[in-house]
Amino acid sequence: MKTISCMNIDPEILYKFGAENKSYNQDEIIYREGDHAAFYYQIIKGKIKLNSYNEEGKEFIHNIIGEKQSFGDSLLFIEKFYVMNAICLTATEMIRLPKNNFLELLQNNPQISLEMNACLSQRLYFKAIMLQNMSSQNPAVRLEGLLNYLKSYHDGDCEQCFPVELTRQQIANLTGLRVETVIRTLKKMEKEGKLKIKDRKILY
DNA sequence: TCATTAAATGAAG
DNA sequence: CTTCATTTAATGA
Repeated sequence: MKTISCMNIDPEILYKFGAENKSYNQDEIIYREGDHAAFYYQIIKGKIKLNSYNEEGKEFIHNIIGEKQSFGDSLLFIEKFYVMNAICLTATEMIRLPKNNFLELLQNNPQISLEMNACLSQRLYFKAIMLQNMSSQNPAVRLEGLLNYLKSYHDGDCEQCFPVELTRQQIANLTGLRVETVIRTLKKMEKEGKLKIKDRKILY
């Protein structure tokens, strides 16, 4: 199964339309909840997370985005404000293209525009899948839902050799579970043969 | 080696 | 399932 790289535009084209490189330090905030959406971002190197905090101050991670992927783009087509924060998990290098330039790029490149549609469509699809799984009371279902999502996003497929590059705490924040529950459930799933754990790394 | 951070466990609610 | 306390492992200065 080939997954759509979502969204990865040739940097040359981005530069042609006025994109610039921008680097961030670890933990640096790229944008905050409530900010006006003004840029298309594409990661060259590093990882970022999209999160928000609930009323009790507990973090919920909506997504973690890595190299050759874009973010902040789903709101570029409408006049809205971000509903989550974008924060660097590692030092990150990325390309940033102003909203209007991005729209212009799409107008001039129908094929990229189409890919953008496919990209947004795919995100919608997985959001739906995740929503179903995450609404389950069973922690194993939530974990499996997340793992399937991560695995499908990452290309390359072999049984139980997809390494999950997340800490258990991050997994907990992505599923709305507690770390201890994540740890215990993962071990249970390992016993059931649903995944493997090698040197604390999760292989799914 | 010391300090920090992640992972794992046990007990109780 | 969560919370709290404690222990063990891993990482880095």
